[in-house]
Amino acid sequence: MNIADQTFPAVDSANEDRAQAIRDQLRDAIVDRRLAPGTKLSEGEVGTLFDVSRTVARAALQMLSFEGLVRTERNRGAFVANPSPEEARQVFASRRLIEPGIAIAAAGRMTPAHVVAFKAQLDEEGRFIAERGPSARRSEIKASGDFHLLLASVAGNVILQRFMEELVARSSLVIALYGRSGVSSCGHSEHMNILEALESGNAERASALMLHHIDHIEADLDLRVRSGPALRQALEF
Amino acid sequence: MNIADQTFPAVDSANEDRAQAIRDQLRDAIVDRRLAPGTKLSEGEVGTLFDVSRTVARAALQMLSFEGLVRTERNRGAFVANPSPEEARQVFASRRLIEPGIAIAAAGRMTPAHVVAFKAQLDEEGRFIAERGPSARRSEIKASGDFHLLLASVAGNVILQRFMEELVARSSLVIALYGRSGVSSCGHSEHMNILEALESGNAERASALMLHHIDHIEADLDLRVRSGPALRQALEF
DNA sequence: ACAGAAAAGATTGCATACGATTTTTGCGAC
DNA sequence: GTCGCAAAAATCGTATGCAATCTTTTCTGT
Repeated sequence: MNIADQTFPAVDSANEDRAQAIRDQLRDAIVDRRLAPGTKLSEGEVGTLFDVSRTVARAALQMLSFEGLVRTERNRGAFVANPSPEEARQVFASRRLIEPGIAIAAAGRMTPAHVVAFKAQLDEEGRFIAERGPSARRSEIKASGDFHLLLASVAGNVILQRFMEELVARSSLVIALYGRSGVSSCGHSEHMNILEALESGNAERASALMLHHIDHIEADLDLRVRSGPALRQALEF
Repeated sequence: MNIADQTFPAVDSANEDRAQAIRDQLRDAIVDRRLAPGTKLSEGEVGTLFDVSRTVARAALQMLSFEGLVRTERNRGAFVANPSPEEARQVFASRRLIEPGIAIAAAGRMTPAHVVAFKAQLDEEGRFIAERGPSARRSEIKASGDFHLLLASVAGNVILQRFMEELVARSSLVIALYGRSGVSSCGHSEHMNILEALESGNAERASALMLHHIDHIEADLDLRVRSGPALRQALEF
């Protein structure tokens, strides 16, 4: 069975749905924090921005709302999601449940080609950490998430892969809201350790390392309700 | 096809989103097999059937396509999903990964009220099994899935709950396509055993029973490619 | 009679229009 | 100055129209 056949969907995205393209761009913008949580995404604005009608802009926003990255309120519009501490906990609880299993599955399917892909991924991750500036920081955030997505793609379960896409994206939002430090610098070495375990086929070790990794990421969050959630809700804009 | 005509008395959906209501009805119809896999769901037809414009019918179909219950092809339309054996395996692999963990989480959160709800659920399940006729069989299928959804709701993680909704719905499709027997009769006693374990707070046992339960369901499937997948694909409609 | 081409019909993709709802603005009273 | 309320503007929900694409039927030549 082929492994790399799914790495990059060779489907001509030009012919693909335009709404999907807009969704992807918006998602990237949300994930690497060019769009702050709570930002309003009006259909008209999105439409003119991407030069499409409201119909297709609306479709893109609907997709994002399914992924939990956008919250829509009837007759009020769409906003970049503003996950509560409780939601944040649930995101990480879900990851703790799923990702160790994904690591195990991936360990059993690693090929040299995968190792090469991971190495490139980690190289890029390290490069962005070394760089300075907000742009590098954004790329670093994205690269850190991409490690987990790469792992999910290696695991070879499309359904779980999609779940992970959602969880990673939401994690990015959560970290943006409740993150204390850069988190990623320590995450990088953990990623490397996980890859080592995967490379040596040590599924159990990869799984355990992944669990700890997730714990570490969550431990870096400050999930105490800050000055009451009502205030935050009230001030949201 | 008559989906909408078996009217549930309108409910309060006036204030709710109409697209969502249509999605729910279509989903029910797919899950309990009033709509066979591969059936075409044209926007116009759905629209007239539910007495809405194509715009909102389209939105409902888009939602179902996100859940994996409907597959849309550009310029061709929407069809009730026709999961391949590989997809079927992935659905169950995902459930094996997630549901034991959900059982553990639920075991730690069971309240007397939950037990009552479960008992009622299992009663209903048993009642439909005893009855005869296609209508009872459909209700039985739905009730069987509802047990797992109830468990997910007790676990208290909204994200995982939504994942489970998708997985249960897709399982129903898979069973419709590849199921050998009724599966549910044996499933019922396993559900009861799981509830027992949950009631006694034995999380590990509940988790193990759940894993076996999923294995049993999958074991009842015949996932051999029948007369080649190409043929099935070619003839599908 | 059959294969292939052309036309007719059906269906989707997308834009736009209009009523409904929400938000903002303007203005007068306190 | 600020509070309340009504009008105006903005935004959303939905229906409908048109062009593009796909499917089916009809027609024609061999």
